[in-house]
Order: sequence, then C-alpha cells, then structure tokens
Amino acid sequence: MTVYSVKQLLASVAPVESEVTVKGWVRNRRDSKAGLSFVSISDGSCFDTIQVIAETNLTNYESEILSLTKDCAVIATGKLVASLGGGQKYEIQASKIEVTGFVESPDTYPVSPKRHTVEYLREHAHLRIRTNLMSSVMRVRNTVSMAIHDYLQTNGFNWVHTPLITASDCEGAGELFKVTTLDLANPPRDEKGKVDFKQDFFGRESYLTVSGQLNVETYCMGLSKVYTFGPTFRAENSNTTRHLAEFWMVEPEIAFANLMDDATLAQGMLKHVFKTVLNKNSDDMGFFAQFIDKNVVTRLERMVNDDFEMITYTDAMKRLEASGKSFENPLYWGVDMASEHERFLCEELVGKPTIVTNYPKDIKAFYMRQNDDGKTVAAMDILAPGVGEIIGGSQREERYDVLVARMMEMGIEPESLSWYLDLRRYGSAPHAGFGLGLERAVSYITGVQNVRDIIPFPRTPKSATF
RNA sequence: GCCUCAAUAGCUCAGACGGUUAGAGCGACGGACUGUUAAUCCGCAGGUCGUAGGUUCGAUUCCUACUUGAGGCGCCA
Repeated sequence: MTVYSVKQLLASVAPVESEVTVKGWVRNRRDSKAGLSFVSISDGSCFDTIQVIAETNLTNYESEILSLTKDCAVIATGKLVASLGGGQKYEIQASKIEVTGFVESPDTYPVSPKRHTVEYLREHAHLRIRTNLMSSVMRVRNTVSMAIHDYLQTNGFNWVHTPLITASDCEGAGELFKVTTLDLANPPRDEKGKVDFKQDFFGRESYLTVSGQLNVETYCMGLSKVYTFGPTFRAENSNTTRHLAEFWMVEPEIAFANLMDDATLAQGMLKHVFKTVLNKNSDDMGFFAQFIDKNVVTRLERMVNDDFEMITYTDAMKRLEASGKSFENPLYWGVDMASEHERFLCEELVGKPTIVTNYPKDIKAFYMRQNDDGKTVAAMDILAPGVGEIIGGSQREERYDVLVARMMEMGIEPESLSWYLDLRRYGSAPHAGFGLGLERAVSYITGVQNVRDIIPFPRTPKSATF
C-alpha cells in the first residue's frame, strides 16, 4: 500500500485496482442502508474530495464509521477503483479506516457542514482552513507566491532578504511599530528626562519595517535585478477591507531602468501570475466563480490577453473632469486621487487594470525621480477594478543633488539616510521598482473582498487573537 | 482617527407599538429511504434575546454607557 494525496489519486497517479492509502479530514458522510457509507475525504491537496466506500465488513463500521462527522481525521486504506456512481472518476473501496481523531460535540463544532459568513469564520481563524472557501484562497495564495518567484527568477532576479527591523523612521509609508527591549514601566532616562534609547537593544530607536525598498535599492546597485518578498508592518489605524497591520509585499527593483521598464515588468509579472492561477487552480477559481463573483475567471482571462491601460495622471484628471460625474472629494490637478476617483477611472472609464503615471511631486515620496517639467515625478500606480491600488512604483531619483534638495524640501534630514545617499555618490545608475501587495492581488484574483480572509491570521487594529 | 450599522438557538436571520408558552431555515441528534455525493423525507433537542446601568407595575423590546463585529472615508500595498 502506498500513501497518495487526494490530488494524486484524482489525477490518475496511482494504478487502478492497486492498494492505496489516503490521509485527511472527513468532509461529509452519507449512509446507505444497503450496508455501506460514502465518506468524502479532503486533505487540502486540491479542491475536490476523494470518496471512500465503507462497508459493514469493516471491523469498526458500527462503532466508529457511523459516527464520523465533518473534520474527523482518518487514514483510509483500500483498493482504488473506477467509481460506480456518477460525480467522480475514482473512489476507494476501503479495507481499513483508522480514525486518528473524532470531532468532539459536533453540534457546537464551529465549522459545521453549512455555509458560514466570512466574519464568523474569521473569529475561528484556527479552524477556517477546513472550509472550501479558505482552502481555495490559500491554494491560490500559494500559487500566486510561487508564480511571482517563478517569473522573477526566470528573468534573472535575485531574491534579497531585507531586514524586518529598521532604524530609519523616514521610509515615508506610514506609522511604524516600535521595537524595544526596554522596560516600558520604568525606562532609562537621559539627563533631559527623556527615554534613553542609547540603552535600548540597538542603541537607538528601532522599528518594524514598512518597506524593504530602500534597503533593496542598495543591492540593486550591484546585483542589477533584485526583489524583496516578505512581511511588512504598518501601525496605521486603518479599518478597511484592504488594509492589514502585517501584510506581505513583493518589491522588485531594476537597475539601468526607467518608469516604462518598470511598468512593463509589473504588467508582465501580473500577467504571468494570472495565467498561472488559471492553469493551476481552475477548480478553485471555478468555486469562486460559483459562490463569490461569477466574473472572476473571465476577468482574469481578459487580463492575460489585453494590455493594461496606461494613462498619465494629468490625462486621468482630464477624463475624470470631462466625465461630468460628481464626486464627494475635491478633484483638481495637484490633489491626490481619492478611492472614488481611482475606482471610477479604472472601473467605469477604462474597465480594466490601469497604470496611472507621472503624479504631481508634492503628493509622492521623496525618492521618486523628478520629471523635466519640474512638477511631476516618474511614479506609477496600478489600479485594479474592485480592489483599487495593487501596485505602487516609481523610477528612483538617482541624481544626488536633486535627491538631497528634495529631502530638505520635505523636512527629511539627509544625514539620517546617508547610506542611501551614498548610492548616488558611488556609481549611481537610473533605477526603478514597485511594490505589490500580495493580499490585494489575491483578493483581486479570487474576488474575496476582504484581505482579512486572504491571510491566514490577520492582524488589524485591536485584533491579533490567534 | 472620523462616520454609519449590527449583536435573539451551534450558524444565518425573523419577531414583539413594552405584557403569560420567543419563531424559521441550515447544522447536530434519532428514524425512514436510497450507489449516495450541498442527497431526500419524518421527528426531536437546543435560547438569562452581547454586558452593565436607567425609565417602567413590568424591558429581550425604549434610553445611556461599554464591549465585540461589520461597512464607508482617510492613510496606503
């Protein structure tokens, strides 16, 4: 007898009529008084279950099999046969079913075999992976992660493991979580009575990173094509369906590249990811199409074939104004687009992912490269219908004098980022990069609207239970 | 951080202008039937109506605070 995953069994990896073993959790049991029970088993390897036929000749048929409920853990062994019933290709004629764990009190077991709301499942995050919804989301999340690696590795990128702890508080992307080993009830004080961080672990104030970008830029200036892929932390008090305090981000950075190279890379990577998901997770996507949003598959297919729309910020403002639509938030050149503007632009006016380029410099970060017009920077945001911004990127300012001047204008002490400025003094090269929010991308792909249901254990304000 | 909404059975919800025994569907459990597959049919159990105060003869229902959750906005990925 050989152990197989459900996926292998359904994919004809095991010879028919051979003895096989499968290990997993019961999704459903149906009894027939003809003297047999149908036990559907899931092991997470794929969307579908394998049907195991248990007959009365099993020694534990009366004592255990007839008591199996959803999510009892079992090891089933038997002969793999062509299914006698419709609905599946193969099934297992069990010779032995070992129950390694029953479910206590199935009447109050949180993940009962019925439809649950995502809010309810979130409160049982340690058990929610046993639902079709969450297991499909997690398989797609895995595919997306590996497709990103695959695309970048195939194109010669190096994965750089940038630090999660940082000492620079001016990365420019929101509030930071403080990292300290000081006794908060009784911290050491300096002569002015302030907390003396010289005595802290790193000898200075330190934080969890809000972006690996500044660090990865340094490795870009030696490895040419690099990316970060890891968790990122924002202490913003954001309460929305698309914000997490801890989320995963991919940040490619390319040397000798401009904004157009950056946009081309972003588009190529997204298309590869979409195509891979359509190929590898068609059953999961079919589930989303049936229960979440019927458009998810056709939307992705169109995305793979069509190019994204590219439009400058200035033209986007013109189109929004010309649309005659009235908005809650002010709309004029120089203001940052509000969610309603971004959504109307990419959902109504364009109807597909939209790359907005060349934003006014005053609403963007200090490191973005100034355009010759003196008013805009070489930035881009990629907006996805239904989700909003999934990518933010830019060509970086590689000119030392311009960068320092910009930092001074924005009140950032150049001395605090001297190592970052050194890149512009020692062999500076034009370069560009972007950040992709992994949860937002998977949210867009699956149609599952809240990023709290895209990450295994969401961290949000006032919530870190599991 | 701001605004809005919600909290009644294991889950999703209905309900009572404040008045004896609070309902349904799903799930669980028991039974019937069946190579079944979100099975079907019948039956049974299951509730201090989020917490604490207040108004009232009487509050699960009205009021206040709190807690928790959700949605929108802002911040952004």
